[in-house]
Amino acid sequence: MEALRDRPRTDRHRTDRTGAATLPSDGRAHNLSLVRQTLHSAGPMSRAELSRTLGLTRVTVSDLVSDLLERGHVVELGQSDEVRPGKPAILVDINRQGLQVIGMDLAENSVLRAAVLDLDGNILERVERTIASETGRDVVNQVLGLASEAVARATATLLGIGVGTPGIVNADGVVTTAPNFEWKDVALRDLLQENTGLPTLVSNDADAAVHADHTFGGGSDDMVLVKIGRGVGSGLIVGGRRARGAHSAAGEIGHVTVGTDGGTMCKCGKTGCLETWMSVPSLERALAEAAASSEPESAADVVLREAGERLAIALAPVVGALDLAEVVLSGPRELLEGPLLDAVQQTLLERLLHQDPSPVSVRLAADAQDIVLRGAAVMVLWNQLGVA
Amino acid sequence: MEALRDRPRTDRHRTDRTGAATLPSDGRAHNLSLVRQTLHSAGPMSRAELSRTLGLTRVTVSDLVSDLLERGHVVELGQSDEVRPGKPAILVDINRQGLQVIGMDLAENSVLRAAVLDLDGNILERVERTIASETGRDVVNQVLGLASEAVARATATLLGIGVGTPGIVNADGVVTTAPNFEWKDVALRDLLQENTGLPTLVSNDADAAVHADHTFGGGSDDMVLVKIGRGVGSGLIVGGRRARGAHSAAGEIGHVTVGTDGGTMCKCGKTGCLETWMSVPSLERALAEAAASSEPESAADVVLREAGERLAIALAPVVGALDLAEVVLSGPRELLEGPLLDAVQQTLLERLLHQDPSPVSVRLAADAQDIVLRGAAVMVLWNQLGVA
DNA sequence: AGAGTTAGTAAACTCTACTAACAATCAAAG
DNA sequence: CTTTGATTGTTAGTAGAGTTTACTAACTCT
Repeated sequence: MEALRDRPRTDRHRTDRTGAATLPSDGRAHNLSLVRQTLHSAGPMSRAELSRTLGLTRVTVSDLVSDLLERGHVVELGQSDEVRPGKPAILVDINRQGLQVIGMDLAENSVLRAAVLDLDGNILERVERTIASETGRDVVNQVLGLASEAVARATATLLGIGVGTPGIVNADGVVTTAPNFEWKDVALRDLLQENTGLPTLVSNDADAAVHADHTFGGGSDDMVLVKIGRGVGSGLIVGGRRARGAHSAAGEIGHVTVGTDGGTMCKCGKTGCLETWMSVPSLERALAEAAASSEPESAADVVLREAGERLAIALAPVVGALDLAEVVLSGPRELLEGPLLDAVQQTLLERLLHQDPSPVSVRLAADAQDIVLRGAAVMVLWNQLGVA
Repeated sequence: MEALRDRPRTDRHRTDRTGAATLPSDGRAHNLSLVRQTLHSAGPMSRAELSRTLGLTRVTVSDLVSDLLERGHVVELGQSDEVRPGKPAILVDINRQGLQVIGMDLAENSVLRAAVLDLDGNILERVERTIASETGRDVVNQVLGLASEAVARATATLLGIGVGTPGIVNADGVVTTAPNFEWKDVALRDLLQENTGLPTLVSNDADAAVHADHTFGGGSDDMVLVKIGRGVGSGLIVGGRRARGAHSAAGEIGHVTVGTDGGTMCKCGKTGCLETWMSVPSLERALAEAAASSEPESAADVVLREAGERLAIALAPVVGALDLAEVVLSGPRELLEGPLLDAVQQTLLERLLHQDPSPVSVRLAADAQDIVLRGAAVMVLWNQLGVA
């Protein structure tokens, strides 16, 4: 009788639904996610404990768990060795050994990266492809090949593929524009899905990164992550959900004008864009100039502090308007740590209504190299398991 | 048998729930809301039409509608006079005649306002109280009295009370700080609820306003409304939901520093706050000075343009980061319309990555006088009927 | 008048979660 | 060492929600 439960729903005339009416099975799916989520974040526990945590009866939880056992999402770990009266509990946990995820990071300079990750976001295997000056369809082919390679490296059931890519990505996983690759309306999600047969999710790289930090890092439900690389991008979590934007372009802050006192010319045609102050190439150029000056050390310090100030000037209205609790920077640690980070923090406080304790904390992202890979994995976990 | 359905749920041991498990009845409640919502926005239709719109079967919709008929939320309007084959349809509509809402606006200068509104946001009755220099508990008592007066004016079943107040309001309807009234942690929602016996919702005035504009105005799911009055506040809709912020202080942009070139001293102690440029008192002061100059007309123009520019400088990073589709200004039309609005629009485009067509539209809110009253009503409709 | 179409309802079935009751298994008290 | 109490997990039966199937009612068109 349990076996009947997995059969696909009768899709009927239910194709042209506009409103999202709730069926009993939707509630069931939600409760299954809650079980997975609880186990994923709180670790192994008994059915009875799950029942108390979720507010569902033991009977219902038992049924949910047996369903998840069949699907391979959770496993029994044997009796708890806790000593107390009563029948000993059987611990169940999310199937940490038997499930894996592919994460991909297409936003690095001249290299496409992929990895096999476990459910806790640990990287188990890495695969890479260097790309020289390929663009367009050539890059797509490299991505598809790399994905297949990564899939072959998995040692357990794969839940799906997550991708963080430069450019603007719509809700259907279509990369509408990615100047670096000269992509225009590339249906990356569908291509990967057809190629690998696995559920796939595609987001902007900074959006993936903020998912990673939101899940494994601080975990505030109102935060921004600014990713500093070739350009400057960001991902925002507002009220616990990622902001997508009206045109799927939320987080695109690289070409917002900062301040009211000019600045250098940007390749986009405007002056004073955030990217002209903050991108890695811009910073390195400015630091090289500073190194040639009479007082190289203090000159470098000024460069970094000014960059931090500029970022804070752009962020202050965002932090204020959204009442964000955290500002996280992700990028080359040697550039961001120290004067730049300090300047961001200080300038941000100066420009916001002063309060004690400070309503916003500023820090670096842990593990910046792999943050996109892990964020991409989080996207899959969230989508497939409702976990994170 | 239908009568049994309304009995309260068996609350059981379900008090210490942490996770929000879904019960079948939650799904039912959601579907009931969908019916109300569809009727509210699309107008009268038959059960069969509802069925097609929602993707539920006619049988289920019939059951939902009969439930709503019993509760008085919808009414039958008689046969549709459409001519076509088949049994004539019986139109049902949300009970526009038999349901009303109280809206309150505490953010006006020296006057507390309340109104009885219908489900379409039309104002049916108004009540006001002028306040001189009352603060603290005195104002609370005035509010409670005013609410009772408004309740007495209602001519149909009241769904609840919505309030837009200055200050910061947390999710429990507690006004944590409201300097104008010298309020600190005033549990306004609970006080009103106890006093009137009606479900009550309290939000910041700008947040209420953005609800009104989101529902009755443009309706973009990614927008900001800036309310210019004694101070400057804002409300944001991100992905269709109102941004609350980590400390319930989202939208508080009055004291964000704007630009990098100083500005006048603000009462908060900083220089260059948005309020020093944009609030009604600041603008009127600057316009008075302009009037005394040699070329009064062009001087006034400069004042207004500069204010608009400053607002756009502060908004540009927010619009860019959130990819907002609409910026709406609400306040005295004679100040905002013309040069100020034009300057906001122009400066915003200059400071964002140029695109065609422009991704963001800038406009004035319709009906600025009553926008908080209507927004407060929307909050109740949303909360009680799931409508808007 | 007959055929075809559409609206609304009734009965029976499925799925979900609930209550009630029970067997298994342990610790602690007597 | 037995009894008592506590706790876990399962079985059996029930109520709610939505579905399928089948029906009646009421209209247009030929």
